[in-house]
Order: sequence, then structure tokens, then C-alpha cells
Amino acid sequence: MPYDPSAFPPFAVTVDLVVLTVRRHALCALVVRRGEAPYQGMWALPGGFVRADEDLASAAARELTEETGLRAHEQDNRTPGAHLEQLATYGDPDRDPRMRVVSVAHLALAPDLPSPTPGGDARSARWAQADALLGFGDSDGESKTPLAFDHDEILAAGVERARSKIEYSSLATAFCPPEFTVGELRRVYEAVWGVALDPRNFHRKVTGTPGFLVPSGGTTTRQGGRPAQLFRAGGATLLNPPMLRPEA
Amino acid sequence: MPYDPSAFPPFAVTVDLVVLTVRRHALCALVVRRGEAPYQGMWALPGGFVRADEDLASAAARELTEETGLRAHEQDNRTPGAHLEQLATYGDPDRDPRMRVVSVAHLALAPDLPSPTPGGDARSARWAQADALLGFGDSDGESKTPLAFDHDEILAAGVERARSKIEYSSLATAFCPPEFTVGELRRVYEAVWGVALDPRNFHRKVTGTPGFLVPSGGTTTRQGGRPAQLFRAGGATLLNPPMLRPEA
DNA sequence: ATCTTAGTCGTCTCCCTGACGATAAACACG
DNA sequence: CGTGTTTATCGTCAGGGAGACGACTAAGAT
Repeated sequence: MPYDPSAFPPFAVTVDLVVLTVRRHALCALVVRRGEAPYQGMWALPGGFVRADEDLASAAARELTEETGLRAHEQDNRTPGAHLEQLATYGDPDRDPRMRVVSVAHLALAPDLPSPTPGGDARSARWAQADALLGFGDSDGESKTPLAFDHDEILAAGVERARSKIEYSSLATAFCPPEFTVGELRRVYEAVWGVALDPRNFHRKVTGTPGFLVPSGGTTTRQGGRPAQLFRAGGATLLNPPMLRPEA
Repeated sequence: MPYDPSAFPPFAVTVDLVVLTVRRHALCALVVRRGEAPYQGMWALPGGFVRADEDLASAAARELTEETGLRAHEQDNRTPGAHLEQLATYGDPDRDPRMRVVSVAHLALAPDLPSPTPGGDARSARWAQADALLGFGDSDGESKTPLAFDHDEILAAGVERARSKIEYSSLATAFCPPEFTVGELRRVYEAVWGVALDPRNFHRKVTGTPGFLVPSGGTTTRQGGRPAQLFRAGGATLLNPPMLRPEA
């Protein structure tokens, strides 16, 4: 098979973002309203074309900053910003009616943002509860409004990745501000998993896992009740043994 | 941002395959020798261009069949064939000196093939020990011969995915023939992880996990020693609690 | 002063795991 | 034909982690 530049078809390559955060004790995803055809007026995941000289991760980070103002960091949670990782790639021949588009989906996890409507982008964007977008939470499971393209599938994959990954990694701290309490971290787990966790066992587990949390020295009463110790994310990224998600 | 067909650069999209199997108690990967520039004469992962009307998974399955003759099945291990799943996507701007190529890497797990050199492809292909390809196993860690392109990185990601995924899923059965013994399954784990496992505890664990293994009725002595019961892969895909990889 | 809300420390039991002894059933040899 | 070798399979026991839950602490609210 000699090399022939005409032997391969041209593709457009995009990045789509599943940006998740925890707001008001619920897992929320960032969606933007489409201003143009196809799927005009529908909600979609933020995303855009990869530029000619751009890495995939760079394109995802650029889109994230454009949409939310957040900086991405792939590893530590020491600096403020969002965790960003590649999720999966979607390339159905007819996922976009205009042309052949391969989309490299990325997953971003961010702490709750002070601004209710994020970003400097002119398009209308909002946080929507993940359960509502995925068709849960309403009594009739069929009445959900679907997202554009195959974004329902991408969102489901992103939510599932987040749900499973906080089990065996310290990734849940990506949903927290730089300093947080054990209770705040527990509410993150409860929101992402949609379950209630025993505060005492959770406290024992996270404080007993070496490298997960390091005390920052201070305390806070911002949640009411007895003052809680403040922690920062430790260096450990893998939790061994993992946090166990109740089977329910 | 109005729609402008000239606003996005064209990409070539390929699929690359990390095909793993267990041969002679070692984890092996399929590599092919490149017959053309760039990286002519070097070993590389099998792969090829995605066609204009082809799904990514279909392209990966087609390449797998072309290279190994194996059929792919994404779920059950009831029918003979290989497990195939998407791994990750690599799109560095200069990963291919010829042009801008985005490669969607896939991971395939296959039982040991009867033919020593696989496939009907004219290119020379062979199974190579994963450790050797990754630079382990030789006393001098630097003396390894690298693979073409960024295929070292892709192979490492595939091996790591396989190593971690057999912990919490029944995927190790994908390395086994349709009927296998507990000892054969244990040797798969030992080869993939590179550790020795206690036969008694392993037996208790896998036979005690509901849905992991179902007895097929027969027995075999193909491994020598006392006849062993034959099993088939059960319906369970997720192992809860998982198999624990010794920390070593 | 009392109530409410969180946070934190302990205790108890169950189950899983790792370590390892013991037995069973085939084959290979002399 | 016994004996050793190999592999499979069953049992036992101790230690650790997790779930269930009681008890106490320290702040703000009423």
C-alpha cells in the first residue's frame, strides 16, 4: 500500500466538553444554546474546532477558558482551576449532517463558580442538573429535552466517568475550592453519586487515607454548626483501598 | 461565529490497534514492520485510515480482522473473537511528519492464537513481549528499540488499561478460549500483572464471585495434574468487590 | 438557656483477604 | 506397580476495612 495523499478522506476534528460542577448539592453540567443550524435553538455541550497547529488537550483547554474563564490543570489541585482529561472520541459518519466530524470529548471538573452564568462568551450558557439532562429526576423519564448531536451520549459518558473515577482517585477534590472541609467533600460525593453517606464513616475514611487530605491549619464555620477543620488536597491521586459507592 | 466551511483545517483520521494476548505466560502485543517512510523498517502498531463512511469502531474492527483474522465482539465472550474497545485519541500536530493525523487508538484483547505469525497481511507481523517493547525485562532499561510515531505511548496506555481493567471487570476472560480452567485464568492474571498469585485464594475468589464463571460441565487435564473443571465466562462484567492486584 | 446544626471520636460486628496446611486426582518415571 | 510430581480444590485462621450507630463537642439561632 504505497503512500497516496488522496487515499484518505478529510475530516473535521472538534473537541466537545463535558464540564461538571456541584451546585446546590446537585451535579450540574455546562450547556450552551446553539445559535445556528443544525439543531438551532437546542442545548448542546460547548466545543469547537481544533486548530491546525493545536494539540487536542490544548484545544480543550482553550475552549474551556473561552466558555468558563477557568484555567485547566491536568494534575495538581493546588492552583485554582479545573481538572481536564480526555474522555472518548465520537466519529459516527452522520453525527453531524453538515460534514464528517470526529469529536474528541473531554471531561472537565470544576469547583462551583461564583458567577451563576459562566463565561465571557456571548452565547447563552447555563448550568443544568445532570439528572435532568439525562432524563432522570422527572417522573416521566421520556419527557426530557435531548441535547444536540450525540451530546446526550457524550454527557452520559462524562457523568459516568466522574462517578466512577471519584471512587478510586482523589478527583472529588477537583469539585472543591482550594480549601475545604470534610463535610464539603462528603457533599460532593453525595451529589455526584446521588446517595447519602454516613458522616462518621466518611470522615474516618478520608482522614485515614494517607496523602488524600492535608490539614491547612484553619477552621471554618461557613456550613454552620461546630467549626470544621480545613483541608487541602494531598499529593495522592489514587485511593487504595477505594471509596466504596453504596450499591443502593 | 457563523458557519464557514473554510474555518476548519482538514485532518486525516486513523485507528491504531493495541492487540494484546497472553502467550507462553507473558503479555504480548502485535506489532508490524513498516514498509515505507516515515519510520521505514521500524516496528509499529497496526492501524490504518478511517474510511469516509465508516464508524470508528467499525474501522478498528476491520483493521483487526485484516491483521489477525479475528472477529471483534464488544460484549460477550460467548462467541470466539476479540474484545475491542476504544482506548484514547492522539492528535499531536507533529506526531506524523507527513500531515496532520489524529489517531483513535483501540485496545483489543484476544486469546492466544494458534498461528504463530498472525494474519493474512503481507507485511511482516509478530507478537512481541509487552515488557520488552516497553523497555522492561532487559537489564539496561534504555536499550529498547522504540516503536514508530508515538506508538510507545499508545502501547503503554493500552497495557495499563488492560492491567487495571482486569481488576474490576471480567475482561481477563477475553484472553482465554471459550472454555478454560481456573488455573488458566489465573495464569492470565499472573502474566498481565507480572506477579504470582496464590492458587487457593484465587480459586476461592473467582468461583465465589457470582456471575463471573459458570461451570460448563466438563473437565480437562491439558495443564497436567489433577483434572480441572472447565468454565465459561459468566454474564457479569463488573466484579464487585474487585480482584486486588498485589502492590509488590 | 436551650435548640439546632455540623463535626469528630469510639465501638462493635461482619466479611474479605492473605497466608498457608491438607487432600485429591491425574501423569511420568523407575 | 509404587512413588514422585504436578495441578486442582477444600479448610482454617488472623488481621483489616467498612457499615451501623452511640456519644460528645462547639458553634449559631431562637
